[in-house]
Amino acid sequence: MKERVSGALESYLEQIADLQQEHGAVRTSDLAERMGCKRSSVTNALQRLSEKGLINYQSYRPVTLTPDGEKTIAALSRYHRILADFLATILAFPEEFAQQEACRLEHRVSQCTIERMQVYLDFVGSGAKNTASEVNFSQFKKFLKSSTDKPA
Amino acid sequence: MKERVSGALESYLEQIADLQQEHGAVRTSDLAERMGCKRSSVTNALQRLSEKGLINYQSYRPVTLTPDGEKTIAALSRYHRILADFLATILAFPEEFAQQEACRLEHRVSQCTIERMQVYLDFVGSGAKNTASEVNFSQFKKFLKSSTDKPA
DNA sequence: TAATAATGTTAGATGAAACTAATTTTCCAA
DNA sequence: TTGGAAAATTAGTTTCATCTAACATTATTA
Repeated sequence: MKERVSGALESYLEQIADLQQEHGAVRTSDLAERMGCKRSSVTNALQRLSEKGLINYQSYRPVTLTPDGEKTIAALSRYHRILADFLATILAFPEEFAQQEACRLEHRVSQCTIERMQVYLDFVGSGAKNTASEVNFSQFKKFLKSSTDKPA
Repeated sequence: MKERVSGALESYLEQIADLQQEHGAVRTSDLAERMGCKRSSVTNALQRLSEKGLINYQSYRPVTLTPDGEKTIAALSRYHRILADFLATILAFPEEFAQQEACRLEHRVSQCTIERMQVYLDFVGSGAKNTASEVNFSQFKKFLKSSTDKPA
C-alpha cells in the first residue's frame, strides 16, 4: 500500500487533476484561487507533492501528474463519488452540498466505511426485488420535510 | 457561537470527560495512554485547553472541566452518539468499529450532516407505520453478507 | 523519613500548513 | 526589444501538534 498523503495535499492533488482537465496546464494562481490560499502556499505544496513523487514539478513550469499521482487521484475521486452519492441519495441533500461535504470527508472517512456506503447504495438501488427501498426514499423526504431540520 | 476548537484538542477534552467519569481524577499518564501520545504532549494540550477556558489546570494538580468545557463536551458527545448510532444501525457495523470511526469523524462531519443522520435514524426507527424500514435492515444485512465486502 | 520510582513539566526541535514581504522569472505590449 | 505587470518563488514567521531529553515534583516503600 502507498503511504497515505495528508488531507491538505490530497486536496491540492485533486484540484490539480481538475484544472488539468479544464485548462490543460496547471497554474499556481489558479490553484491558489481554488484552494483559497496564497500563491506561496501553493508553491510549498507543489514542492511537497513533488517530493512524494505525485507530480512533476520544476520552478516556473507547468505541473503534471506522475503515474503515481494519477493512481492516487483515481482512488480519491472514487471515494468522493461514493460519499457524494450517499449524501445525496440516502440523506437527501442537494447535490451541491453533497459535493462540498464529500470534499471535506473524503480524507477522513475510512476506506471500510466508504465501501460499506457503496454497498448500501447498491442495496437501495437494487431495484425490482426491493421496491420498498425506493418507497422509503420518498417517504424519507416527506419525513424530513415534516421534521424541524432546516434543509441544507 | 463559540469558536470551534481544533479536532486534536476536542479529542483530549473527550478523553478527559471520560476519565473523569471513570476515575474521578484525570491524570496525565492516563490521558497519554488513551491518546496514544507522550506525556509531554498531554501537558501541552492541557495548557492550550486551559487558555481556551475549557479546563481548570494547574501544574501537578488534577484537571477538571470548566462549565464551558462541559458544554463543549455535551455537544460533542451528542455528535459522537449520532454518528456511532448511524454507523451501527444503518450501515450495520459492529459497535466497536462504529465507536472508533465516530471518534475520527465527529470533528469533521458538518453539524448539518449529523442532524440529518439523526433524522434518518428517527425515520428508520419510526416503528409501526414504517415496518418496511426494519425489514430493510435485515435485508441489508443479508445483502451485505452476499457482497464481496469484508466485514469490519 | 529519606531514597527511589513514578509521574508531570519544561525546553528545544521537528514537520505540516499557512501567512507576509521581498525577490525572481516570464510574458506581453508599446 | 525592452520595461513593466503578472505570475511564481524564496525567505522568514506563525501556529499546531507532536517528539526527545532533561528536570521537577509527588508518591511509595524500605
